[in-house]
Amino acid sequence: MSRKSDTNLLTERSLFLFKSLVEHFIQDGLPVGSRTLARDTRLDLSPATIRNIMADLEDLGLLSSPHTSAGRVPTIKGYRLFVDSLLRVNALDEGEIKRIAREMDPEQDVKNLMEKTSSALSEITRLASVVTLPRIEGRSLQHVEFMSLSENRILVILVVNNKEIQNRIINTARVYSPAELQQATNFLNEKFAGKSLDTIREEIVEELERMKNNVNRQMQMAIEMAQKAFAGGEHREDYVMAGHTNLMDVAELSDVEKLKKLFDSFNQKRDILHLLEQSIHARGVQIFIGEESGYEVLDQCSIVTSPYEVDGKIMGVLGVIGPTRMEYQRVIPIVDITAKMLGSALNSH
Amino acid sequence: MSRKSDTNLLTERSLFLFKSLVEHFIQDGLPVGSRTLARDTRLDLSPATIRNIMADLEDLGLLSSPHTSAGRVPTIKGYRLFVDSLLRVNALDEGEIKRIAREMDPEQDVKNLMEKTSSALSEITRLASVVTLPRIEGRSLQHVEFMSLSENRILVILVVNNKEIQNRIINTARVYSPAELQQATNFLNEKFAGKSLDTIREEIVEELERMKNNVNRQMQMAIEMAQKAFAGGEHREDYVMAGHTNLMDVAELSDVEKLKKLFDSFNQKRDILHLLEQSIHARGVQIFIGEESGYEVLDQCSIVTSPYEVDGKIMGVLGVIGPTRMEYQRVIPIVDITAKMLGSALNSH
DNA sequence: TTTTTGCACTCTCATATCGAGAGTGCTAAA
DNA sequence: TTTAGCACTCTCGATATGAGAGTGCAAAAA
Repeated sequence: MSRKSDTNLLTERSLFLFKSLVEHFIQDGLPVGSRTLARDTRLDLSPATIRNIMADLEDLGLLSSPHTSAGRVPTIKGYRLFVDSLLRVNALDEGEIKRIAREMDPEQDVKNLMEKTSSALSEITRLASVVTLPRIEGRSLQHVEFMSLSENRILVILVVNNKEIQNRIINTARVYSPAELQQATNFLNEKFAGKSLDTIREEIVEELERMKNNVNRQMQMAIEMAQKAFAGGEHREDYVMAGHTNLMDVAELSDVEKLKKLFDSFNQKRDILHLLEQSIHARGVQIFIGEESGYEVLDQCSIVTSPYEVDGKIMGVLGVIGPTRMEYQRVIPIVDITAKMLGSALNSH
Repeated sequence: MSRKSDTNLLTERSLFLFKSLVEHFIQDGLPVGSRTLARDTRLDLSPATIRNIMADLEDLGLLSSPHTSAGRVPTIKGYRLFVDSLLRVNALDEGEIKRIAREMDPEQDVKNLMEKTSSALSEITRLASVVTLPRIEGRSLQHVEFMSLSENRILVILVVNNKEIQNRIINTARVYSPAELQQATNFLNEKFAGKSLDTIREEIVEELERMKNNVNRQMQMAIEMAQKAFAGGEHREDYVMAGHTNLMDVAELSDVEKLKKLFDSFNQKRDILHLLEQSIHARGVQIFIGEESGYEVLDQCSIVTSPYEVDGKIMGVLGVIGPTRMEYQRVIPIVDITAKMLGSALNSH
């Protein structure tokens, strides 16, 4: 190692070789040997030389061999180097962009938009995809409406940011007349329309306080209803997924046990959600490779995420989940553009 | 065969033996041999005798052996006989009923109710479950409301049967004032509330016809909007599923290829939907065993379904999907009761 | 006539053996 | 510094082998 290493290990040549090896491995998933590399590389070197270089790369922790007499595969650290410094991202296929754009009809309702986006993303990448629903916090109320369903059940309709419609049903202690509901509707719209839900909740608390001395029955009633209508619950953090089954094709996960664990964690959502949260504050594409994610089930997987934003505010995250040996150069730009397009689809109107 | 068969094949004893064999096989999935059966049966017979009987049952097409020297397994025909005539259904576990009841809070919105039901069903049976959304046809409109979202986009809120809320967004050629919307809302509620959606659509067509000569602008406008609001689209037939991953534990499906095909067909929904439709007109629990379903992917699977109804009208179907060797005696009553409970949950209010 | 015993036969499954092939690391030569 | 040569290691597929389970059939027993 010593002297030799210092002059040799990080040469352009060895990096080039490393890159070729990773690309090879990504393509067909088989450990790559010196012969293969010697043959398919414009460098005119004998397998023996390449073996030397590969040994050096292994010392650096970038490669490892599954067993003595197999070729080499990239380690997590190797992938990291690859995606951070070596990767040249593909130009995007026009057709694919069009394809995504087509699904993103901004006329549809938000949940639907997310589902369409997710399934487009998974079909194009041929991997599993995930899209978190946009955070409702910080979004502004456009309109609220009460509608009587039966004796003491009232339907509340919240229109948020022009696009998203939420229905909630609240139970009331007494029966309200249509006129009363109408009054409450008018009052609350006048008072709260245009404000963010956060603000509204705060103001409701203040009003409740002030109310103690107030005698206006109408207002009192309206605020009480508002309290129920806007109460906690909220769109709890959630996401939609698509294309699970794409993962069943990848050889690394061909073990049913492993797959089941993975799918189960998708259903439970907790771990995945936590992971996505980490990337919500990063700007641009972020990549978790294998164990880096910190979740055992994702051992053999990489996750490529990007937050999507509206008016410069991050509203959520989307991404794809696939084997560590996914085609990063293809997937990364797709995730990137999809996030941007989703942001602007949410933005229009 | 001849004479011997006639007197021997369908004796009580052979049926008892057959039943024991099926139960054994359902329990541990291994072909059942004569020794095992001789040991575990109160009949005091030697393995040889049992072999004779099994040979007869095989001639009848009720059993088959995977290979010369394995025990016997039930054929499709065998399962059919078993579930139709031999099965003694388990008494229901109180806890399980309570469990289902707990999930079925009739306060929640319909989609939610279906999802809860489905996941309860899959967790209790430890199989995959499916619940179709209730058909909207034949249900009656309680209330309709228009709300302006932006220049020429209007949110339509339909409350159907007190429980289900539908949001739709329609695009209009020109801008409508809030007053106009209010008028339309009032007009349509007066005219249509309480009628079934089918009827409403019919009446809209009639009105459009009559309209040609009519000069009342208000009405004309309202009807035009109604046309868009109630147009086709509809809740297209759809279902929710839960517990896919339970199927990954069953040995018969341990092949990833097969599983993928199965899951894909769940996602495409077409085949499954078609299958469920067949059972929507049956009353009570229905069972499709293996190939009987007519779909190749369901080769190794059985489906136990039951329609659920409100006021004697069938609204949808629910069921579970599992291996042919599922515990029918446990699953059947669960599916049955769940369907009934779902019906009454939909009914309340 | 029905049941059982005895036995030869078949098939699977787990295990061991073997050789080919791929790939390595090291040493010595170019 | 690179290459050639070579011994070595490990996997993988093919083949053999034997134990175990279970069968079917014929003849004896009930």
